Amino acid sequence: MPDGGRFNVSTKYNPHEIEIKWQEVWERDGLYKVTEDPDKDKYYVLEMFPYPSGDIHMGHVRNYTIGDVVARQLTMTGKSVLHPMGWDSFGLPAENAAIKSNTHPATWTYKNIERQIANFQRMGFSYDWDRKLASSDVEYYRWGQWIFLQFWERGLVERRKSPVNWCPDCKTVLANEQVLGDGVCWRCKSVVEKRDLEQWYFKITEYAQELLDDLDTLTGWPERVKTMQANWIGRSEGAEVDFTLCDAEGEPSDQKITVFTTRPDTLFGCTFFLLAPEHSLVHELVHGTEYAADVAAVVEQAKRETAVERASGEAPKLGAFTGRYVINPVNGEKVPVWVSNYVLMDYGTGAVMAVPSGDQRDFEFARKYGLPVPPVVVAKGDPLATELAGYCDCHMKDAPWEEAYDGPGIMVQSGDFTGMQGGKGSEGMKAVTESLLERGEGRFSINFRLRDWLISRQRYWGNPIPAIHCPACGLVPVPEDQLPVVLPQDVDVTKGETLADHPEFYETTCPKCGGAARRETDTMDTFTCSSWYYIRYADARNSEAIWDKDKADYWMPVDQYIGGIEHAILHLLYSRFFTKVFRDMGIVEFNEPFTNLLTQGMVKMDGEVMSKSKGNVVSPDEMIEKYGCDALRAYILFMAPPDKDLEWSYEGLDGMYRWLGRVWRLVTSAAEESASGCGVAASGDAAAKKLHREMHRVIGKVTQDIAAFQLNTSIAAMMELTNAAYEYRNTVEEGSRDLALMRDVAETLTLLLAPYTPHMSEELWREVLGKDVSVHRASWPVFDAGAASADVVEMVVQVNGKVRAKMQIEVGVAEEDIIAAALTEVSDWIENKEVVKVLVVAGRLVSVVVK
RNA sequence: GCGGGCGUGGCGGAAUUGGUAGACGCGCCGGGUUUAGGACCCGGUGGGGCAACUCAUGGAGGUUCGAGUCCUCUCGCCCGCACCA
Repeated sequence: MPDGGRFNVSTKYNPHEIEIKWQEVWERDGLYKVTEDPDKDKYYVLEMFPYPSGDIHMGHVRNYTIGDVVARQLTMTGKSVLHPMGWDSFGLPAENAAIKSNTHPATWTYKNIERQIANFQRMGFSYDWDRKLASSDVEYYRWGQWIFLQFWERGLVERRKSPVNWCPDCKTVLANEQVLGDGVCWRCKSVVEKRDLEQWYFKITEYAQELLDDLDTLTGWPERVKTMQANWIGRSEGAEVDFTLCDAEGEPSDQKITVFTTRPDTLFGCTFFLLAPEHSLVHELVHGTEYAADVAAVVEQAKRETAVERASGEAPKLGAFTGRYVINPVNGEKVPVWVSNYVLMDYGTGAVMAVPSGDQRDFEFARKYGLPVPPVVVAKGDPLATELAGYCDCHMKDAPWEEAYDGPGIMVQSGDFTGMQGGKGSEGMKAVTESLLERGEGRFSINFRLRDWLISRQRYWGNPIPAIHCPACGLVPVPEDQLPVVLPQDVDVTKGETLADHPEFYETTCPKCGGAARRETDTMDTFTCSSWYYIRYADARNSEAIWDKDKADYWMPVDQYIGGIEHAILHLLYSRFFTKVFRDMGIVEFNEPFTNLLTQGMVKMDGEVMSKSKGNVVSPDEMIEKYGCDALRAYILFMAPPDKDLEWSYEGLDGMYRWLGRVWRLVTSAAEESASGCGVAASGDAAAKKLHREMHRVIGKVTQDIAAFQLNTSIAAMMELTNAAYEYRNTVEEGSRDLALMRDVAETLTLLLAPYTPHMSEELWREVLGKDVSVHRASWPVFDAGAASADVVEMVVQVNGKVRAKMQIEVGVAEEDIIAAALTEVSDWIENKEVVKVLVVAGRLVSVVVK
């Protein structure tokens, strides 16, 4: 007898056999194919598509299992569910791997994709494979080129020279978003350098305001992600102020330098003026003067500072006077122009009006170089507020302060504005800006930290930019009818070749004038490929258009998106930008691509993310071999809530397998007993009622938990139902068991488990319970609140907050009777004491307060 | 420095609006079944105490009949951002 115990089990739970069997059947039956069904509500579940880096790891298992459970459960509730899968298959690792293994990136990539498809199929994920896509397929990337041309037509593409991030290791430029906080490359973690290069940009800044504003509409997104995006966009309100260059005598020139400030109300406190070392005017201002050497030293020093030092704010503030001055437009004062390393070229205009009394950085600089610090905005309680009251001119040149004051306060020594309220967003700020506006020397302005998206990459394995450089016509887009620009296969990356080493690729003729011209040899950032794939799934095989609008309208937006927090800014911001442009192009009807976002936690080992380099990778294969994918799926969900990081441990997987075995035996024996009819239906007794109630409670709990992504507790609830069913069997004698109820419980458990353990459920449903149609086409059990509610509840009695007794109370008993019963229960505790108050919390407790 | 999150048994983790702290699982202990082991079934399992009880959610206060949950302070860990004018 293979199985002992009290059950007559004819077959043992044999996951491997049944999993493979059903995977083949589902594949043959096309179980997961979906089409637009106008009679059903649609639901689009999407997990971020993977990079084809080889075999799947536990992070993939977790991510895709979460999505699979949601997709399957929603299908059972009658929705038309889109659940596709594809690959983000362009990118640098393929080139690196190709160099290492002396193959071609395409060979490596497509071999890995095949491997991952097999992995995913073995995990039993319910993807509609007919919609499979890979971003390196020409059928896909041609539409990426089409998008580029559309963006160009709309003025959203620009090629320009500016200081850019260069990764020396990846040998390519990077977008700002791809440089991490400490100034390193997001992919290889090497320190990024600045280079002055001509590159292609997508003008995402045109949508900065909307990308910020619409964060408020994303009620289904984690606050954390929205905050990160808002910080990244970094909107500040303020003013542009024009300063006129003048000579040492204060004689104005016709040259102006504009600054951006959030505090125009402090203009009267501006005692010096700063240019970034990279500012284009620096050289011109000092060339041939006695100041040139000192300024050049600062410029050189700034260049030597690494991105890390400069970003950390730890580099000491250095400055040099240029010998030149500007005129402060509010009071005509002559202000010295300095160059300093703490002014950033890529924020605002690269020039700053320095107000040392109101800005800590300026304050430190002024103290270091002996520049005056006149107070202009003084806090209410500060003694200077009374001391300087009424002084419109500069009476005090140097505030006796240890640090700058940047809070709200009263304006002093500020001409006509003296006495007004100063501070961020204050009346003084508005008044000063309005007065500048009248004189044409300033204007209200909003500045964003967000920069345009640098999309060109000097690498081979990417989507070619469809542009042509013509000596006569300049930059010319590749005409739409000449798409796709096919990425040639005969480039040898093992020799370090790129498209720029491939004359057969770049030698071409100008589409405009027909003359000899050079094709662009940069490829696009892979994030351009991932910014629209989720819409392409709606119509993945379309060769006539990027997608059919009716199909996109039906499926989009994505109802539930699932992926890692590492894309909080990168992919998620870029995709929102693409979506808004598509909407303006009229090819989609929605504003935001992802209605609900779940950022699933990482799977770690010894406190660290699993990675090949750390050698702490756990492979799903051997666990599938031993326990089957159903046990693995259920286990990884049971270990922790989906959004929390998870420390991998094998302890417990055994227990999960054991539970599935318990369910297996329970369902099997219930099916056999109800079929053979042995035993008398004795419905209505207390034990049966209790089990029936528990079944309905669990239906409710599991349904609710899935909707809230509390998949760990939903599994716990199903375990409770299993335990309740076993308890019923163990306490009620054979012969008086309610076999119809047992069968009902067995079917319910099988249905509830179907999203989690699709193969075991299918085997039980069809082979054991004898159903004709797949469990995955069955209806999700309906929660009946009435059936779940008990007729007797346990209530506790507290005396002064401490539990002193428990009692069984029938539902519907009047409150005064409950109180009377409670007082009897705790009579020992309230003897000789005065009962001050009695509170009843319905169905839960009675609280007695005594003195 | 700023912003956000988290601290609950030996472990992973549960706890509607404040309402029986520790669900569920692992591990451990005991019992049954078994030639034995495994598997399976049943029971126990936060600390202290023979017990009635009592102490327990990082720490200290507070609000409340009642606090893991709310408030104040504090310690520790993690994650973002960081010279943004």
